[in-house]
Amino acid sequence: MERNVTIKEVARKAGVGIATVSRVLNSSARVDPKTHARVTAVIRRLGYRPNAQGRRLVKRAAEMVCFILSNRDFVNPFHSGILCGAERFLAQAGHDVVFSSLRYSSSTPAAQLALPRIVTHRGIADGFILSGTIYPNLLEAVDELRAPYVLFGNNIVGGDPADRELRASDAVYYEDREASRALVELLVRHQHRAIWFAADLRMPWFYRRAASYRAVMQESGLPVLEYTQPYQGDYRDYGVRYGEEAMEHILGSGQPVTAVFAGNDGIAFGAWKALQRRGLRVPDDISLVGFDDVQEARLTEPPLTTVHVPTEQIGRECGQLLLEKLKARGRPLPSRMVPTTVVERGSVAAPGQVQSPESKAQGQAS
Amino acid sequence: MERNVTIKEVARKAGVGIATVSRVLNSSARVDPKTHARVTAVIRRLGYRPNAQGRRLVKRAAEMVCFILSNRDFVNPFHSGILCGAERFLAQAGHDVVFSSLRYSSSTPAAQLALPRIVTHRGIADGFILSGTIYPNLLEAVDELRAPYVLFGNNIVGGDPADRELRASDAVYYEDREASRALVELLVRHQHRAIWFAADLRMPWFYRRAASYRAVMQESGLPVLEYTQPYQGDYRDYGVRYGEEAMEHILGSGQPVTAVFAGNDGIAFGAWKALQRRGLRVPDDISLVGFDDVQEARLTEPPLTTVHVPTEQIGRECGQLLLEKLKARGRPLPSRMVPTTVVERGSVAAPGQVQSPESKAQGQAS
DNA sequence: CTGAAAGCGCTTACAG
DNA sequence: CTGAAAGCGCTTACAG
Repeated sequence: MERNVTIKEVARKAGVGIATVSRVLNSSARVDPKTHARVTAVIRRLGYRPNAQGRRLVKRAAEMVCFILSNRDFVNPFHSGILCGAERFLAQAGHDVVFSSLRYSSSTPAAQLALPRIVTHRGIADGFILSGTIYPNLLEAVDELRAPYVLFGNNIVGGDPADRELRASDAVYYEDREASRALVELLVRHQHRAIWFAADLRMPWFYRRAASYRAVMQESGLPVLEYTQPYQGDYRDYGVRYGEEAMEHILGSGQPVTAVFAGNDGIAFGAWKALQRRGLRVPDDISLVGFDDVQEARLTEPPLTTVHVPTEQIGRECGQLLLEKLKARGRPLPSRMVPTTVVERGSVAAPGQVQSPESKAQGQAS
Repeated sequence: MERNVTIKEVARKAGVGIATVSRVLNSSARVDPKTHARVTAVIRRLGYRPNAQGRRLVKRAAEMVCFILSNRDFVNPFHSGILCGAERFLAQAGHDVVFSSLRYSSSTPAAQLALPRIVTHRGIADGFILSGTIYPNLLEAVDELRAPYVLFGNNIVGGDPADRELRASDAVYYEDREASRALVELLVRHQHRAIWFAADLRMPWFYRRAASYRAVMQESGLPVLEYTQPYQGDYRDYGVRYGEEAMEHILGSGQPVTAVFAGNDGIAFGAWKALQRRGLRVPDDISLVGFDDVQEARLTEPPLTTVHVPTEQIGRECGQLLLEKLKARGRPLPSRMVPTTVVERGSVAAPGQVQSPESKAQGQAS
């Protein structure tokens, strides 16, 4: 087994030319039904599998695109969601999609970055979607390639986050700032005055959320209260550890606190754990909001008020933009912004207000 | 931009033959340093990206393998773990790895299955790992291909699970039966006599767990108590809904119950939710064990006693087996079994025994 | 150390 | 409807 049956051999055994076999394979032209049957039979009998290399070489296209997740595990539910969305869209548009992961250090000079062949070489994939954590060196290396690609933009990291402008072209973003404003305004509307923000501001997505938080606090004449220590932990816990540290710090700071805006749901869960350890309840003692709306956000008791980020839709937009990019022959395409929505659940109440016992009876195992 | 710079053009501009450019590209033979520098400069200046098609055609190998996840989302943490393990191993062994998802119906005849080009065609990937839910029709279609592949075997579905033997070749399994025995024996050791099992037995992995459960119960002279309704829900909730239904049924059955062996952790979490809704506590009122050791199993209060399945290691073994398979030129290779371990946490106690208040103070948000 | 040439397995005008 | 031939972009003996 595993012999290399080629189109030539099929042609010989079927008593036809290789062109005819090719036509049968691609149903590209009318072939006499009898000939067709004969060729098909030989293909089956020989277990012939066409070599895509040959076709691709002639076609000058791989008819395949790649989704690249950099410095993140596939287990990350956020990026997995984007990935699924892109895959569905592109598959349904008739493209083979393939995923690849990429690990790199932000300090390696762009020229030294060891990128996988699927992006450095022509012909394996026609274009790619870049997702995950994207540092400037990666961006530079990828631009050097002059290959068609689009970006999931929210996770571009590096440089001063305050200066970071959204890329005007070839990127898909989800809306960050307005949703964060709405979240803080929700807290203010519930009479909270001692509202903390907790997240590592070196991450631009957290920075943008913090900026909205500060703006609302200042407009409302409230004090800015932040825990913004650099995050050392493993991203795999999605910030849970960070949230614990943050809450410990806040409770031990001697400053007032009635509500916490956690930079993402993981941080919120961590903060929640710290509260529980102290015997404090959400939202009775402290209100808590997160960001992302991961699956677990519905499972806590009470469920978490947070911002829903439609990851699948982000993926679809990435796929769509890439397809356009492939046709655009290198012309830059305008970036896109996917809207997000605040979803109010049970983790916010006015300070001092107590929840009805009924809603407490809900399940919360994991 | 995006012009197709070829090796020929580089050669011409550098005033050398294409063979020399190829040598520079692959550092395959000694090249005069001066020539080397000249060629490198031209490559950079032209932004030349080698076309992998050409190389692959000559090499008769893609130097790339594919991990295929069938009928599962990448968001599934279990399969993501396997995937990460395979990726790490293969990448470190110098192979490009790429992932592909595959959706199919178990009722489509094998011959009609629309498999992606990456498996049907030669030359895109040299071999693949098949994971996810695998029905007989897929297996048949894939065997037809006579392409080098290995299988993650635990999720092969279809036919009578009671008759299903583990594949003797080209598959990686994790240990199921002994771990399940140990789990039930643990419950028995804690003096439980009314021990239920809950899972859909059409899934062979659940069937194997149930078989071990029955064996231990019979050996111990205890009654077999099972909830085994077919599962209609979405696999994305990993069985949580099923667990709720199961627990409702059990509690409403009028039969005794002091412990439940849930087919997996998701089912355990669902059962737990149902218990909480009734105001019942784990393990004070009912002991609960799961299977898989998903991340959330550590986060419940108390954390869940379950069986740890080392998904990353399973992935590594799959990668390793595939590499051997590639060398084996079609010869079948013996299957492998990855060991699992029962991890005792806090969700089991003797019937009626109450937990210390201290362990209750642990966090459980999320 | 280097180049001309053959050949990898296809597709596609072109001619019949 | 069909076949012989050119050519896609590489690598690799072979000869120098």
